[in-house]
Amino acid sequence: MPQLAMEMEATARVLKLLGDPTRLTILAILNKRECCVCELLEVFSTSQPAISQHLRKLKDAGLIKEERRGQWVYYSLRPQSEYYSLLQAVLSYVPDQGENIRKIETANPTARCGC
Amino acid sequence: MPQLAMEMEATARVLKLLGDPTRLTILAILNKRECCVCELLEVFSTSQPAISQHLRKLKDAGLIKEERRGQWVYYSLRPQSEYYSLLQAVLSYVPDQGENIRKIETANPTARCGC
DNA sequence: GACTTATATAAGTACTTAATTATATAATGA
DNA sequence: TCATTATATAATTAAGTACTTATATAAGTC
Repeated sequence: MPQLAMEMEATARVLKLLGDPTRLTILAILNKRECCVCELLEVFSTSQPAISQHLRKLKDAGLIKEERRGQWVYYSLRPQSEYYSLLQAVLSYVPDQGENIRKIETANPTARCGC
Repeated sequence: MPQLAMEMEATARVLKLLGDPTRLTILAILNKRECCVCELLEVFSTSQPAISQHLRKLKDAGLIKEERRGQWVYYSLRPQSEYYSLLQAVLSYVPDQGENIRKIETANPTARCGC
């Protein structure tokens, strides 16, 4: 298989990952701020395992990275990715995430109690 | 459902269409020149119905248009598409199609005989 | 009109995907 | 250590997808 065909397939693979509304929204949010899983959960009406599975796919593709901090695992974009600039280009066409960010910060799920 | 969520889903739907190597390559080729089905067929190692089905999906999404000329149906990008600029942005990250264009023009499938 | 070429559609199928529920692992704190 | 919270993984399942083969439609040619 010629090199170009391989690159085409790899590019298509990344675009297919972006072609899911949940993943695309996750990426758009992470482009504004890192988030842990329980923060992302505030945004979607789906289960925690579903979010974890989406995050795993994005991580396996090298688009995001994770960092554990105590009981939380924070996810953020990986600017080192070969596809970071493609990702940024695509995200510039995606609706603003202000509303979802606000939802996260209002719920503030990492600050249970603190009385 | 909020408007933004709908836009996000529509955008993801387009990206999912781009997330297939055959369709992505078709779009990259059509970005260089219009083609009929039998020309595209020269590029891929798949059946004619498979190509027609990909073209139909792209047409249903408004990304391409068709125009019959005699026995051939020519497909081309549809610059009026709401997603044309997203498409162009993505295509700028896709491998050059010079090789495939050359393959089409060498095979020249619309010029059977002509002796 | 019969034959050929180009393309589309239909039906069937193998594979993939994204969800769910159940459970495992990991960290925290009483 | 036990209970709780956060997250990941496993197993299952329903739905979606991209192909195949067979056939239909449409145009061109003799």
